[in-house]
Amino acid sequence: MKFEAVTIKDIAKALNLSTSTISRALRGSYEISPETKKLVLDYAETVNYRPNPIALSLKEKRSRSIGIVVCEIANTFFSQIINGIESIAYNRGYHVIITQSHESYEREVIDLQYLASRSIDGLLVSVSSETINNSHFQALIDKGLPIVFFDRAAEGIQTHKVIVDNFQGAYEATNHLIKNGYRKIAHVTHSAHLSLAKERLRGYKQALEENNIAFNEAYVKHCRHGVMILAEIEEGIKELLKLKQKPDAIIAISDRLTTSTLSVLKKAGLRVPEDIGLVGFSNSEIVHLLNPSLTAVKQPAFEMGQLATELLIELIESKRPVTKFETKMLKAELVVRNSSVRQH
Amino acid sequence: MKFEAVTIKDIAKALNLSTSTISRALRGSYEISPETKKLVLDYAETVNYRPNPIALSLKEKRSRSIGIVVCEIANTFFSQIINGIESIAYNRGYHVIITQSHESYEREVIDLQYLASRSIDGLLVSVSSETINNSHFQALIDKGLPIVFFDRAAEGIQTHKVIVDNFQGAYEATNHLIKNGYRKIAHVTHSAHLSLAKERLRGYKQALEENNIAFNEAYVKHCRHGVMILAEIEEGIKELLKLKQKPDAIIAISDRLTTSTLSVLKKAGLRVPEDIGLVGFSNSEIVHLLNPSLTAVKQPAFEMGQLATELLIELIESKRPVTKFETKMLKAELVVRNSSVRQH
DNA sequence: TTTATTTGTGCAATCGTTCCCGACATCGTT
DNA sequence: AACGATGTCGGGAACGATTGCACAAATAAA
Repeated sequence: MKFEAVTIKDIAKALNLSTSTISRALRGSYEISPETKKLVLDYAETVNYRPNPIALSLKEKRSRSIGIVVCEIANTFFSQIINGIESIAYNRGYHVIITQSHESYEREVIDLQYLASRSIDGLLVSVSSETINNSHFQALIDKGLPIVFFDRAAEGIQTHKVIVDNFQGAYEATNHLIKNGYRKIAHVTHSAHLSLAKERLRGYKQALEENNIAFNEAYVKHCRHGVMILAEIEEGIKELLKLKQKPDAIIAISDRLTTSTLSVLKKAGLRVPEDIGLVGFSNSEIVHLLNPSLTAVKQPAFEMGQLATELLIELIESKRPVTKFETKMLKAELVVRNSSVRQH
Repeated sequence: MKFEAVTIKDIAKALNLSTSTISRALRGSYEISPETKKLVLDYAETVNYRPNPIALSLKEKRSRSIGIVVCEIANTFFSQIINGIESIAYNRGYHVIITQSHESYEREVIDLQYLASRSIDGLLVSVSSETINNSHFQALIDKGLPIVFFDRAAEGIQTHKVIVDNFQGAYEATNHLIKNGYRKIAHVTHSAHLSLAKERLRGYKQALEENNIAFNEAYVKHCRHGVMILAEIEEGIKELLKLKQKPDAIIAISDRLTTSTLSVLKKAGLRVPEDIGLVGFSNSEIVHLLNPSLTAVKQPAFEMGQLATELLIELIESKRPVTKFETKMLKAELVVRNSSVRQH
């Protein structure tokens, strides 16, 4: 089965005109007589003519679409970002092609290659947690494809980036735990080479230091396979709980790590926040309904998507090559609920 | 900035061959000598040649991409479905373009038009809750564009549909509440013309009837603007609670309705399940962490996406027009937790 | 009336790829 | 030696749309 659409040729044949005339009439060119114009426009209307975007893309070397590479869609945080992206892209006449890396470097490279070959006009990327080498991004940029990173930015690549103030978020979260009497605070995080993870670790350390609490390497758990494997998280938490100096609180660095941690703690029979405090990062809209309700850093996901898209479209539509890039840093908000506050 | 890719012409020029020869060599045609073939292949490799999918689409009148129309991405249920869609599409060499209707009929029509004009090969649709008229779908099908509906199917349209056994899900949920001693069970649902809503209402009624409980129209609350407006849900629940015969349990019909309902109940100071029982439909992965943990019908979202995509690709790739369509019905699973079980 | 200008329209190239032909060389067969 | 068969390759049209240029007709100016 083929889907046959009306083309400019069909109209030309039907009206006994040339395709050029039709094309010009449709775009309202001044050099077409009003009568002809009306004739064409009316006919196009009745047959419900739509220009073929594929043909246009081929000719104009732009597809008015932008590609997204994200680790997974089925995650509140990222789907909110995508929502933000879509809201801007839609208004500016762009469409959006989403691909998922599933936290795999290999898949990320494939996605990138596909999108690049598809003559998308630009790329919005949040790098996979497995990615160490960034040359695949650089290669694309060198070829002139605009890329904007969001949330997880690739280090050492010169382009626009929109990130959350990761340092601040982790700093505030840790500080909050300390203020609430917790001292032995563990840090459950991603793989160490994610700049996001580095920053959050830095915020955590800074808060400890300012409160004269010694940093303890054993309290940091990296979940290398990033969030995709529940068992890994479970293992990490269990190791923490087996420590002689058992932590009295945990700060978890992402959506999935947070809920998984809570899940494991409850399964282990620990009461939160009495036995152990918990602060997470989460954009879920139901964390206030959890038991206990979750103290969490909420990131401006929607806004981040919007901002990244605006920057990207700016890059795409700029006449001359852009050489000055900026890194926008959005503030995250710590929402205090029950999981981190011991009742006295 | 333009992104310049290597074309078949560039190769032809560099190797002093014609484009036809290059094209054939690349596709491994038998009429090209092994030496030439190797020459071309090697060169293509070094310059990292990728065929331009846009040009291919134009020529072959297919784009190897499928369009999705869904009410929103930022919803666990739908993002799980999309995940399922993507997993199949990816393996079959298709790519996916996602659009959101935001539960708006108007936006749905626009999305459809855009996707159709983009020479996508087929469409995967879950209709918006606002949609009453289905002629826009029929028009596309009549033109030969394959459509498969998932979750929310348009009534009266002859095509493949993949849905959940909505009757069964609601029936079991209601039955479960009755078995646990609840009698005055309210039903919080979508707009009435969604076939999904009709079926779930039917399941609810059936369970009541089999248990000799009279159906009470006042217990059914339609949230017409579908889920997008929290205030509407809040209003509905409040009306229920003002009734003389106040319901002692609620069954909520979708993800967002369920969590919103729980939220409103808690805000109203009602204890769940002691004061009022609650069963919902939800695919969130953290409902077991809620307070109370939520009894919910979990739908096979991922599988639904997979199945719908397989059916669609089958339609797309079938040589002759398909006239026999099927409606696959997947079983949903009621997971009993605390929100519906009174402690004695 | 002749020339210049304007107005309306068509031709053909272009984008990257495929594929139907046709061209030609090298065989083997009669 | 003449022919067809086969193997290799190139020319060019086609997909749908845009656009510079050419050109005809109509009008205005000389």
